[in-house]
Amino acid sequence: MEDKKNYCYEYPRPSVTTDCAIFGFDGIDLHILLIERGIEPFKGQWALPGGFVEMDETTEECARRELAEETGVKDVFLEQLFTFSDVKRDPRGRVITVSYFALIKSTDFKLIGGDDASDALWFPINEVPSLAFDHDRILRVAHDRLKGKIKYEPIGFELLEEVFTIPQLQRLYEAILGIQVDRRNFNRKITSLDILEPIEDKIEGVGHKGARQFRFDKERYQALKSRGFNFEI
Amino acid sequence: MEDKKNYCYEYPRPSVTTDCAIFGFDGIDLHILLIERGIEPFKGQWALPGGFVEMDETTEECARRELAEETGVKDVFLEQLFTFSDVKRDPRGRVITVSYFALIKSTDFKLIGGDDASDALWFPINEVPSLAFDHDRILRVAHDRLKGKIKYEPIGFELLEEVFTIPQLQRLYEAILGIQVDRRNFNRKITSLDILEPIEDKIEGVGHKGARQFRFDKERYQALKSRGFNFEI
DNA sequence: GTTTTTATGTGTAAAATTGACACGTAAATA
DNA sequence: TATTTACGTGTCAATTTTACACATAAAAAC
Repeated sequence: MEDKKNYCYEYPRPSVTTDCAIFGFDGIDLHILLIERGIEPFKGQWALPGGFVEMDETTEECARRELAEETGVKDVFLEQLFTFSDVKRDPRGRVITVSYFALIKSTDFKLIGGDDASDALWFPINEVPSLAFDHDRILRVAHDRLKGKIKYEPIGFELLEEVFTIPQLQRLYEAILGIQVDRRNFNRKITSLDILEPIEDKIEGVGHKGARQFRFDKERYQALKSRGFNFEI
Repeated sequence: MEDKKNYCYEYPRPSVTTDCAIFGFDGIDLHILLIERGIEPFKGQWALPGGFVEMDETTEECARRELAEETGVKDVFLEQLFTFSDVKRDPRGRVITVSYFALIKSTDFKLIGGDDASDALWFPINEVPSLAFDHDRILRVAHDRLKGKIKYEPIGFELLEEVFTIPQLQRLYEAILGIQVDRRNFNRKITSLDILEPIEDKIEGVGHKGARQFRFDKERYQALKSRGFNFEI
């Protein structure tokens, strides 16, 4: 870069936006948060939430800002996904988008979307309509990344509540990966990671033996991670 | 995005560049290609090659163009790395960079850098000087990605010649990962992937038994990959 | 109050994979 | 012809994974 002769503020340049694939989990299905577009282009179609990057913020700050504006939620798991730069991806002009994917805790899941005031709505990942711009593609990349990532990094907790059970966690894995896993082997694997802190209470009133409850031990995870520990599942 | 009221061509916006971490292998050490800056800022310091994204090209096309301009090489392995957007990463103004990492075949390695006409030079990965801008950070991310990626995707071939031996491949893995691996176990693992096509000829004139030669069977790899085959090493 | 239903937690044996080696082989040189 | 060097194949113990059986607890049915 940088050696360009005609570098100046008048140099024609692309706009930069961020778009965010926001995942949520209702205990059964993996969901994605979509926004119904109120203006052209793609008016009336669903799209990933996003917006223009301001001059005084990083793309991550932009994504967090848009996410907070759209959902009211802060402190979520957020990770950069991919930068899409097709010349014609936006009919209005040259727009490069830095995409992110976010994981929303189950506690917040219920608070977002649904009310008539908001144009945001959760969609089960297998029932997503055709999206505006190239957002179909972005969502596919995001889902693939989530599927890949959950196999070697313990990020599933970010989609559950603070306290959860191992069967709940297993259902989440199955929803994300779209496959069935053996209950007993899953149990052994997940506990062998040694990052689950047991809670005294049990689940009650469910018509059968209640599952034990756990909390994700973030500090222990960080400690093990820095020692090069492997979290494959 | 898109719902911004003040969207127009006069809207103040960041510049977008691409920077490229170009890896090469001389048979012994992993190298990175650096450019000596001829102008301010950071004049005289070394930097990753890169340049501004034009209005009619994607960031990947931009990276390939810069790469061809800088090295003369086309058709290289190129993959998007990460987008860096710190507000102050470039002292001249707001510049967002989409970084890539490239793998150069050993055949081309020898042709690049070195001659006095070029300001490009190969540096062993362990002897890299302090770089301009935030390129130290970009390079670290690129190297980490390469280390991670080579463990579950057969991309090492992209750094060797068309025809290579398993011991050569092993030395590459050791150079990238910075560790020693057992010759016999490596042999077993790499051949079990079933993506090496044996060549009749052997290496000669080396003062000992010559190693068998192979070619990377790209079609077989694609076929196995689409069947969900795993290429962990 | 005993039995049934349902989902949870623990255990175990066979199969597959990995890690740490020994040995035999081929090409050039002494 | 013997020696040196590095390559290729084989083996066995240890570990991990896979596929299950069984015991347990809580609520509901009888």
